[in-house]
Amino acid sequence: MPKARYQDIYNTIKDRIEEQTYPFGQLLPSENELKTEFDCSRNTVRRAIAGLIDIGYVQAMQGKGVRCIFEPENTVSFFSNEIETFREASIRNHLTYETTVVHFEECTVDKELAEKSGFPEGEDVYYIQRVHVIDGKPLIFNHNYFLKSVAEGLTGEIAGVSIYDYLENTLGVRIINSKRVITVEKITALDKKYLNLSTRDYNCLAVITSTTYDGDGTLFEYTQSRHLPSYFSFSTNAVRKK
Amino acid sequence: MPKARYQDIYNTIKDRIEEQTYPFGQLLPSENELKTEFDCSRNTVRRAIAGLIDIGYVQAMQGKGVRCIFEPENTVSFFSNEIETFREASIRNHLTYETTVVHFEECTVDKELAEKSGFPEGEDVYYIQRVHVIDGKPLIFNHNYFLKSVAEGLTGEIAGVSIYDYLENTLGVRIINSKRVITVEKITALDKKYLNLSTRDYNCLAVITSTTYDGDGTLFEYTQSRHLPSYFSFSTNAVRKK
DNA sequence: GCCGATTTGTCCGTATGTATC
DNA sequence: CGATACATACGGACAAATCGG
Repeated sequence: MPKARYQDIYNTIKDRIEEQTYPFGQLLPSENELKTEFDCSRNTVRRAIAGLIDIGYVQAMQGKGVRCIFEPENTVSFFSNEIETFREASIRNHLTYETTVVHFEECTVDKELAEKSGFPEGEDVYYIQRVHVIDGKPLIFNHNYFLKSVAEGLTGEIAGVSIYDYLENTLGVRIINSKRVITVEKITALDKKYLNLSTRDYNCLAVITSTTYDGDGTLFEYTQSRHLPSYFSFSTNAVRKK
Repeated sequence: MPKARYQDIYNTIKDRIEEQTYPFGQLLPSENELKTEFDCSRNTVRRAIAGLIDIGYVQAMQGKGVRCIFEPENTVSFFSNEIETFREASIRNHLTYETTVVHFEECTVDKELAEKSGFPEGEDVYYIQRVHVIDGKPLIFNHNYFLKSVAEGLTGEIAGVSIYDYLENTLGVRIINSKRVITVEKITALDKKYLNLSTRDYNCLAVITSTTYDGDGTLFEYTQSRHLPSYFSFSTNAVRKK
């Protein structure tokens, strides 16, 4: 729900790029032209463009202009710089999706979990295991831990739909940022069970471990998202610092 | 080489965070205090902080302050949002490193390479295979393709030191941005040969495929960087859009 | 090669809004 | 309610790179 002006402009230009109104390789209108079109200051246009640079949609070239380097993808891209729910990502990629909760438990943070997650020892958490099924194929196996004091009232049913919807829209939790680390790990028995893996196939998975903070600065989520390699891809854009 | 004021401030604060002058969990001085300390406008401070948010070092909480969420890592982190050379990353992680060029060739872009890289068919490129050795262990196997018209004069010797140094400091190429896709792929015979892999171990690698553009907007590099899973980790920070 | 117009990059000061305490 | 702190936005100024005449 963009409220800020620059977010609206960002989204408008982003849509135009995706629809190829601004085609690959060509220059966008100059900042001055965009500023006239959107009737705002040049700074506001620049903020919108900065966002598009972050996601690798355009590149800015001093003295020349801003060039579109977005190409419509044929592969499934699941993550970018934004925090996106599984549902949002599936919709963006035009895929059917389904989530199955295979485990739901309330438990207390022990030393081991505290160590790897950063949760304080002794806190109560919800521990959920979910399988995400895309186009009929089980592709992702998730271990989710949510701090009970923040995610109060979470149930297996809610987890089957969308936990973030519940947190944001029902509980009013404001999600700020999520630190993510991507690694490759050996397959476990649980992975084998829920992702239908044969032994002759890949013996490891792409794992995204994320720790997420709310508006109070409280770490309230620790998640391990284990992805089948053949369908995993993670895109980022890097910029050379001057 | 930061020339911009906000980059200096960014680096100064970044150093303080890494040295834990601003410790994990605590608030940084307010923007107004920092603006006084660095004797600049609040906007400039904000740009520096925005950069620290991007790399997941801090989180900004409206009405409260900016909180440090950086924890010194024990694992080797190789990439963030910045374009970094292998040498720069090794130094940042306090590791000994070495690069071996195992193949160097000049060739022409055929249909297949054009397809996957985005290079125009028929262009001349340098094709290099390199092994990166860290702390005595061969961890990364790279396939690099550089457009000859941009990287003119590249040799195997240069590739053994630093290609980016040559491009930036000798040829004056200005590197802008690099689109990266992370996937997990099966091991090939070449991987096995150069990374000393036993068959009972991982049967796949973490692969970073990057396409890099220069200041003219020319795609001049296509690289596949194949990483041993046990030493691979890629960190990013995601922000929830409003 | 120079000059001026265009375009992006950096920076400042100020004003107002919103959230926290 | 007021003080503090971050968020958004505007307008102006100058620098640096590019391009065409």
